[in-house]
Formats: sequence, C-alpha cells, structure tokens
Amino acid sequence: MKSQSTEDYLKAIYQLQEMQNGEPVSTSTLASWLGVANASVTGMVKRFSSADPKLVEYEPYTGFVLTDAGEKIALEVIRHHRLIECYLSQALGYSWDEVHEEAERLEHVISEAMEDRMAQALGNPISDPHGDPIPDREGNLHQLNVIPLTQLAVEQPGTIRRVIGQEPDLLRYLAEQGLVLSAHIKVISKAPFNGPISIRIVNSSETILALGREVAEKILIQPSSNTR
Amino acid sequence: MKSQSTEDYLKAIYQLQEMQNGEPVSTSTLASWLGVANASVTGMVKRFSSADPKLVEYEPYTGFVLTDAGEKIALEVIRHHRLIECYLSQALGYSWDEVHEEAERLEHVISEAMEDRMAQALGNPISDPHGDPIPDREGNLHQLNVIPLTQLAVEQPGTIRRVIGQEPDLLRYLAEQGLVLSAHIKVISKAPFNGPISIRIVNSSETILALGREVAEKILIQPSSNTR
DNA sequence: CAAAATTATTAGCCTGACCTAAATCTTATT
DNA sequence: AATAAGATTTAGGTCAGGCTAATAATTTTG
Repeated sequence: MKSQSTEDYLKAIYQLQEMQNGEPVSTSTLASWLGVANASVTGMVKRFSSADPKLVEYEPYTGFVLTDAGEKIALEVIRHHRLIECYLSQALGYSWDEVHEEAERLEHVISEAMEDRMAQALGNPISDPHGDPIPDREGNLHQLNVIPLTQLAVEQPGTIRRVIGQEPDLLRYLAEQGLVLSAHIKVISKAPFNGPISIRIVNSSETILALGREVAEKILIQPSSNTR
Repeated sequence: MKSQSTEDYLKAIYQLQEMQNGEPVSTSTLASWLGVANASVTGMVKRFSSADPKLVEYEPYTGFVLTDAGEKIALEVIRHHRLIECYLSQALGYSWDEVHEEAERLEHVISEAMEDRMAQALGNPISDPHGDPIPDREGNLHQLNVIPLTQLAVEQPGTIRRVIGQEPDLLRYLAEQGLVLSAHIKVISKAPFNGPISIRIVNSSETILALGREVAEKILIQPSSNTR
C-alpha cells in the first residue's frame, strides 16, 4: 500500500486535473492545494514518475498528468473518501459540513473489507452527501447531467444535485438557506456586471436569496422543464 | 496530537505493564512486542522521557513505567481501539477475530466527535467483543471479577467473560467450539503435570473439550455458584 | 528583443522512525 | 573476584517527506 502522502498527492492531482478539464497540473498549483512548498512537490512527484509502475507523466514546466496506474490509486482513495462521507452521514448522523475532515484521515486506513461492508450497509450509493459521484470498484464514475447555477436561465427551474467544495462555513450557510441536495429552485434574476444571482426555493418560503457568482458557480443544477 | 508511533509505544507499554502486574517493561520486551529493534526502542523512549510532559519514567536496566500523562494517552488510544472493535462488530457485522486488525489502524485517526457518536450508537458499552474493558472518557476501567480458566475448580461452573489475546486463528477456533463470551462451562478434569483441562459447555452438546494450559490461561471466567 | 517577473528545479539541511554493528553495563557463574 | 552471558545503549546510517535559499528556465512585458 502506498503511503498516506502518496495517496494525498495522487488524489490532489486527480481532482485538480478534473477541475481544469484534464489540463496538466502545475507544480505551484499542486503545492498550494496541498499546503506544501513547491520544492516538496518537485521532489515527491519526481519519485512518482520514476516509480514502478510509473504513477504520473511529467513534462517540465508543463505539469503532471496521472498515468492509468496513478489514476487507479486516486480513484480508490476517492472511493474510500466518499463512501466514508456517506457512511458518517447516514450511520452516524454527521452533517454535510462535518464529513469531509473526518473522511480525510479515515480514507487512508480502511481495508477493502470495511469499504465493502460500508457500501453494502448503505446500499451501494452512487454519490456522497455533497452529490459528488462515488467511483465503483473498477473506478467508473456515474456522471450527472448538471450545469452550474450561473448557467441556469432565468425562470428555468432546476434541482440542486451537487455542491462543489468542502468549506464547512459555506456548506453550513447553504444548508441554513435551504440550499441542500434535491432542493428545487428557480432563478429570478441575474444582476449584470457579474453581479449576484437571485433565486427562489420552489415549494417553500417566498424568500428570495441573492448569491454571489463565486458561490453560484459551485452549485450544480439539474435543469427541469419549465412548467410555467 | 501524538504521532501514530508514539501512540503505539505508549499503548504497548501500558498493556505489557498490565500483563506483568505493573512491573516495569524492559527494552527487549517492548521491542519484540512491537516488532522493532532494541535500539529503536531505546531511541524512542528516550524522547518520551525528555518530552514535556514526560510520558514515561525510565530506570536504566530496570525498564519503563508510564507517567500519568503517558497513561492518559495510552488509555485514550485503548478506548478508541475497543470502541472501534465494538462498532465494527455490532454495526458492520465483523466477527471477533477480524476486529482487531482493522481497529489497529483506525484507532489513530478517529476524532473525539466520532468516538462519541460511536459510543452513543452502541449505548456506551463497557467491554469490547473479546470482553476487554473499555475505559471511559476519564480513563476509568470497569474491572471484572474473573479468574483464568486454569484456576477454576473442577466441577465449578462459570461463564466466559473475556478472552485475552488477538490471534485470529485462536479466536476462530474457540468460536467454532462454542467458547464465546457468555458461554457457561464447567471443568470436568484437569490432567496432572500441567496437562490439558477438560471442560463441558453447559446447556449444549455433551461434548467434552480438552484445552491446553496456554489457551486456558487466556480464557477468563466468572465463577458461578455450584448448583449441583 | 531584452529585461523583468514568474515559475520550477537544485542544493543542502532537518526530523522522525527505523536499522546494524560495536561498545558498555549488569548479572550470574565459576 | 573475574569473566562469560545477556541486556542495553551508543554510534553511525537510511529513507520519506518536509523546509529555505539559491539558481535556472520560461513567459510576459516595455
């Protein structure tokens, strides 16, 4: 089994690559994501690309891309992480802003047997408490058909399916406003000049919420047919 | 938080001290228990006894004894370990020979919050699947009134309350024979010259089981009044 | 297109946790 | 009391995973 650091690096590269539509991940991006010095990343990744099997491809001054072997490990760790999040939420009553931190440590130590038992207890869930997809044992991800809230048309109704990012403060804030998974919402207006997006939660109070673009970008919506 | 190794060392010292009725633990005993070289123990324990607060008292050529601060940490780790064992057994269907290995890694990474939630889900158990007592948050242990099976008198009935040791093979063997917690047994005979002890499981088949002294020493019995 | 700014790499160092081999201390034995 | 046997510690080394400071490569800008 790979060390905890190795697993963290590979997971981070995978996630950053995903966030950048497959672009190679630069040294400094990875370093600041992991909270280590650039030089540490250079050293660590150098080991990865001379490992057997090779875990990342590395083009100096371009960045890192996972090999299939590296991606496999990353997906295993992500599967652990997200299953644990689900389990903590469903079996132990954690809220969605608490699960990430705990899972971050547990993901490196659970056995495959434990993973299987958790998955079974949960009925093999396909997404975690934030709507992030859980890879299956082979690493296949179930992709949702969603768009960021920023791209939802005015008056177009939709359902919240996923929230990107793990900042507990933001997650708590969203939950307080009723912006949780499966909530039905509708965009009332989008202020110009990149201003806030005003939305309403359908079938709930008539309150109108204004969200900044940064936040709205992280809320992924499954559009539904416009019923009005 | 202390490193995983530190926690392992302190836990080991605690358990060895317990097994030796409070005797100081020698370098080589600890080293072979942990599976590391003697020199590694010397180095590590030296750090502990010059730490702030000091974690072990060390008398050269006599051995190590935990200070109150060291014992506190050891008991926290043991509480984690045993609660996890309980949880795995009750919530995820692990058998008593499987729990130890998994708990051995999880004990170092769970948060206090998770510990509390597990304890609550289990109804604050006071012993783990092997009958080992679970320290409470303050480190208090509930001591059972038990004796090793080797000391149970012939014809004296008793109940299995605890099994010492975590060897999966032994635990599986015992379970197959019906020697599980709460089983009622009676000693039929004790062969002389340290020979095997023959027992019968009360209220079950009439089969007579012969156990070696080594094994019998690890089975702790709560004697009950002789009803015949 | 050269200089400035940015980004990445190298060099050299540190710490924790291990190791082996050699030296030293203690205890037991003659 | 001297020595052999056994236990323990010291000396010196490795490896992973960090760090800072200095250097080098690339990209941007004037």
